Amino acid sequence: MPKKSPPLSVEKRRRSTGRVTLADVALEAGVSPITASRSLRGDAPVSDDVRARVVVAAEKLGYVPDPAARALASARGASIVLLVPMITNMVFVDLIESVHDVLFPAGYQALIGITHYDPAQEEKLIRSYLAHRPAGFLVTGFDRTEAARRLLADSGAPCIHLMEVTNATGIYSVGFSQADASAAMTEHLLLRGYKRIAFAAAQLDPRTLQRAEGYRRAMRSAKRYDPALEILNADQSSIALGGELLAQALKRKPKPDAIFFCNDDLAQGGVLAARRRNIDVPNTLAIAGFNDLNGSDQMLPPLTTIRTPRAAIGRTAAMMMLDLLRDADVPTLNVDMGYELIVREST
Amino acid sequence: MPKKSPPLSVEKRRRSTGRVTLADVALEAGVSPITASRSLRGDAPVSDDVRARVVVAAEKLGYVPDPAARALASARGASIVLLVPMITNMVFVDLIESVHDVLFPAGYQALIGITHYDPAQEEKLIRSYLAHRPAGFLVTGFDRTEAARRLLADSGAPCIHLMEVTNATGIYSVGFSQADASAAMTEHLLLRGYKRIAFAAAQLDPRTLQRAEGYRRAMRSAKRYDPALEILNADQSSIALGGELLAQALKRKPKPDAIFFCNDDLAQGGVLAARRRNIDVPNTLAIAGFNDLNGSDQMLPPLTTIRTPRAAIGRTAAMMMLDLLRDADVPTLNVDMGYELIVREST
DNA sequence: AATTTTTATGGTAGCGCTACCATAACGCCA
DNA sequence: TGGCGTTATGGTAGCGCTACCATAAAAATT
Repeated sequence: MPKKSPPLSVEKRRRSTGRVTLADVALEAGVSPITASRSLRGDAPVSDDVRARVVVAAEKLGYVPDPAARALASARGASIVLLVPMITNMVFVDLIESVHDVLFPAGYQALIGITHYDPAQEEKLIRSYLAHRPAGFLVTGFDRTEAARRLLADSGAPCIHLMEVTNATGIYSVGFSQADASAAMTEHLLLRGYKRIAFAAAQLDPRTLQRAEGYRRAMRSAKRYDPALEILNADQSSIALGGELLAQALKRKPKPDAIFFCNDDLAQGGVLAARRRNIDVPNTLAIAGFNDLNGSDQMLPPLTTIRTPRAAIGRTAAMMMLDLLRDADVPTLNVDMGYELIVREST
Repeated sequence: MPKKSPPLSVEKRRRSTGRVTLADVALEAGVSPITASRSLRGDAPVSDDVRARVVVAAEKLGYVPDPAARALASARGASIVLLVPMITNMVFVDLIESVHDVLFPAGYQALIGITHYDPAQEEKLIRSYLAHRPAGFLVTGFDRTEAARRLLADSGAPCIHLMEVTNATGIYSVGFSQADASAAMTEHLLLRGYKRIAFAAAQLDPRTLQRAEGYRRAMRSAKRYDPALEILNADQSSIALGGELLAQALKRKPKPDAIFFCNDDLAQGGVLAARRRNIDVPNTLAIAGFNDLNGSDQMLPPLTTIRTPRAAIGRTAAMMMLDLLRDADVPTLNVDMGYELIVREST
């Protein structure tokens, strides 16, 4: 007769977390855990009645899959990294929101990284996010370090570039031509009869520089390009800075009769400053912006601007990412979402 | 003599991911994996030279811990859930950024959930985020379902409430008194000699209603409260709506000589609309806002408002969360970050 | 009817890490 | 000197899930 019962009690389960696991669901449905896993993921041949039984069991027990376990076992998680330059710029907030609104209902968690317009910082972020085994990457623009590019390529996770377009092959991108949009605005001003059109920009990130390029292209082909009319400032863009750039522009020679600001923050500051100085907009001076931010239609006068499809870009890119992940055919590598010239009273 | 060698080749490693693991680091340092784990986490007794050896080995091999494996093994991940009502409101963007800036360098990933001001949605989000085994929760305000409250409590993860303060015990919160701030602005207007001060609000979320309460309190104690001067609108707040609310306010009887908008979006729309109608601000009509958003100082005239410490709230709460997680003593349960009355020309 | 191919299911063994327990080595005090 | 706590390290066994392989049954082919 044994002196002692075995040290393990009947219900051992050393570190029970109380969580409903896939094994519980499988038991309830009378199948093996693997079959349950396949039934719930739907990526393998499972008979319809088994799948239904598993789904019912999962529902009944309130089963919620564990993302950590899933990521560990499959070497690919349910998170998608979204790298943006900053979030104090509403353009990127709109982007984040639209991406989130598509990915979250599909079961993916957007991990937001902020690069502060610094390629080195972006590279560090990519390195650290790779440890999370993300399913994919959504990155802003094409300007990054060679190492970052290689990290992304080697990760095996799909990567979509946002906000700009390229005609490079084998690259996924969703955006619009910043240069074309900027040229279109410049042409609008030329068509309205303005002759000395200044271009005022801050931040000087890649997209801002592309806009400058579009402005130059349009001005040159109208034979009106004059480098003296470019006001480029590396500081961070803000409404207050718009007023300062307006003051600087008005001191230039020749004195501009129109100012095209590279974004609406600056342009809003510009119209407010003009008003403060009793400058007649648009008769003495036209003012144009870029992005059509909230409030631009309420300015005095309402602001002529370029409406950029940032929400549509986010949505489209997120849906493309989902297609890539369930590896459906994704034929369109580069999607140009266009832009829209919004003419209001400021020009 | 065995006819066949065993089926497993020397280097089996069925599903090698190529990743540098803790075991690799341990081997390099000549210790066991557990000791390596302890050395890198620093939460257990390890001799200094062993710890140093492990750190060097980790550095040399470029070891990056796997968050998924860590979460799975420890039933507590390195992510912190941050639930905000929306991100198209700059107040919450500032909050997100400041939280992120503290948590990310400390090795925590902020998971951002958007509740759309809907407690039911928030409850769903909490349920789904619990599957991620977050280390903690940062939530906005106190208004939530009973089930959500229980889920948070049962999770065992610390929870800090943002933006408001309470004197309930055993609850962590970092914020300020919305009602007091609102009352202070109302008193400022009364002191300036305005008598028929309207309160114009949109969205009508809990914090907006607290501001309304603060307004009422101040108006009542000055014996000037008149329900006819409250303009409450459930639509989403925007600059354009501010103009509409101004128009509505001016039709009320008695006709207000000041309008206190519950936030700066509306107030900015208000001053712009007043300007458009050639109303003299502040002589015919004073306008005040709340939050001190970007651009309010550039309005015509610059806007009197309440500067809310949202960045400081995010920072403080995030640091408090880090303290709670390394379970240092966190004596201050409710932190009032205060507010600041910014008087400009609009009042 | 015998064979191959396809389809549905299960068994096993990890993914990389840490909780728990055990153990050895080192004091400390009586 | 022996018992007892304390400190540093290691062994083992999972956390919950899925990749890989095997196998049985069904269908298609010869």
